[in-house]
Amino acid sequence: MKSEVEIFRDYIRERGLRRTPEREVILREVFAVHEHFDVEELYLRLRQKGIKVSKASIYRALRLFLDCGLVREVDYTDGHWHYEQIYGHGDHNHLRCLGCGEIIEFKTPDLMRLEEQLSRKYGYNIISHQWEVKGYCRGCQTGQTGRTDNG
Amino acid sequence: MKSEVEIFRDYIRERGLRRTPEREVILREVFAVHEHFDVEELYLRLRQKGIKVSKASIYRALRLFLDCGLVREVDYTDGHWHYEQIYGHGDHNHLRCLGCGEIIEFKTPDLMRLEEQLSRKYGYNIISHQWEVKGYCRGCQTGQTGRTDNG
DNA sequence: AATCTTATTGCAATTTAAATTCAATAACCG
DNA sequence: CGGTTATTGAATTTAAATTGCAATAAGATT
Repeated sequence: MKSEVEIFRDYIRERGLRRTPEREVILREVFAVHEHFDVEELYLRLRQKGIKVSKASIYRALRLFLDCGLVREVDYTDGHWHYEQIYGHGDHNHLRCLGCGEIIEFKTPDLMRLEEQLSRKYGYNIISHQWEVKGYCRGCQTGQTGRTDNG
Repeated sequence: MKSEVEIFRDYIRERGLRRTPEREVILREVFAVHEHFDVEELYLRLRQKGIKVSKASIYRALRLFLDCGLVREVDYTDGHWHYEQIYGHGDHNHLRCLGCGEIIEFKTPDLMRLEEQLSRKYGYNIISHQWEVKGYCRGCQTGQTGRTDNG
């Protein structure tokens, strides 16, 4: 299996773009840990390692990573986007605690079956999905009552 | 069944907030059509009716509508939030065409069962969910290949 | 290796959504 | 009706993300 860097280099080449140390160092940092991140965090992580790249380059690189499918936008919270690297990790969704912010990744093969039904019913060629479930973890269930009808 | 205005008035009262014509006129406009909307659209719809409320009031009112569960954030696209009113409509999710932007609402009772499993497995009290499926509608399937692993 | 073309970088400036400040207003209370 | 204080609207501020531009450097050509 190709590494994320190889995937990216292929993408760069076939697009006629240029392979730069900035892009690759950002990509490596994105894949250094499998955690959700935002631009600020990524920028600081790089700085702490003594690597100097501008935020503009991070924003620009992220667009490429999104485009070639190495990264996806997870959610827009706290006024900015959060991302995660998704290459080499199986398809998964997120369970998020509204109290402490904990994020649990879970896998649901059943979802694929529902998607196939959707695809057939509406004639859609399905490219991606994102199922986000919010609630309160055991520790944060203080006086919370049952789920609402709404989603 | 209570109307959305009644729901909102109850919420206002129990929070010790004040019932203002601005808030109610915004709420009525939100519920005037069951379409997704953004702040700009809502603002213009009100203006076109000769109703003058500031955007600041719209932003502030929306936070209240979100808080009392009459409205939810649908997605953050084109650099800003899109909302929908959800009171009185059954639980549903969205199928979005990446080509033309069409949005199909679909219902999946099966999802509830999966959520109950999640709830049990992780000890979560689940409050809300959002399942967004993206793809290409029949009309926009031009050279699109099958689904990716990601997303 | 030297040169050329042009994509990329970093900084600063810009853009835009959303939040906030504050004086004037008006909702709700007794 | 009069007092308290939440709310409004306009202007200002904040912050994320994008963009303009001069300097740089990647990759192709020789």
